[in-house]
Amino acid sequence: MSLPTRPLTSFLIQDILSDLGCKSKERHLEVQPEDQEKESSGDITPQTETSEGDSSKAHYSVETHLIADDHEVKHLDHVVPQPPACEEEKVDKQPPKRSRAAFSHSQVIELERKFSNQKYLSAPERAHLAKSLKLTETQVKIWFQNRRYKTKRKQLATDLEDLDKTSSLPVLCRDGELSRSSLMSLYQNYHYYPYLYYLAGWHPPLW
DNA sequence: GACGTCAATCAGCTCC
DNA sequence: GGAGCTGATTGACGTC
Repeated sequence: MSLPTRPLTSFLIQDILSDLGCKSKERHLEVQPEDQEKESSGDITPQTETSEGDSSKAHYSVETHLIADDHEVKHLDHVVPQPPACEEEKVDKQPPKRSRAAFSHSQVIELERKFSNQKYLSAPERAHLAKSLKLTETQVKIWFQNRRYKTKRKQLATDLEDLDKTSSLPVLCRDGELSRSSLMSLYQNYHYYPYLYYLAGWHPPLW
């Protein structure tokens, strides 16, 4: 697949954990065997893991470098040294720093392409896409979630602009209710397809 | 209870 | 330094 060329991007993702130390024993991330395998093979290690049998705040104590070009994403992971026990108290006082993965251009392109086809993914589709993009299912899920919300906000903003331009038109009916045509317009602009309906082959009767 | 959604918000990063 | 973008988090709610 030929993708638009883009300057090589390199970014650093660090999970700086404040609760390294004694308190971390209870839940701090151990790199799973399969993850170790991924690391050793240069595969992608998720910065956060939320869905695969884990709570929503798991962090990996690895430092991840992502070097993305048009066709592939390379990860250079290495284990961040754990702080000495004497520093645990200092670290423990600070709030945990949030990590933010930067998806590669090719990953975003593929996500956008998928999103343009369907706004909601079934679990198998999500798993397949995540695997093909070397992301976690949670990352794919969150991306689609954010993408839908972003689309909706933009659409609403656009609708408001249009409303301003055509403010002379009678959008509201008597008693302040939206006209049928206005409701239809809003409805068609907001493609809310609950995935369960999608899975069941259900489609809105309006289109 | 697990898992999904939306909505709002936080926070890291880039660009100006 | 502020604005904008965007990945991650949180909370409420719905479904099974």
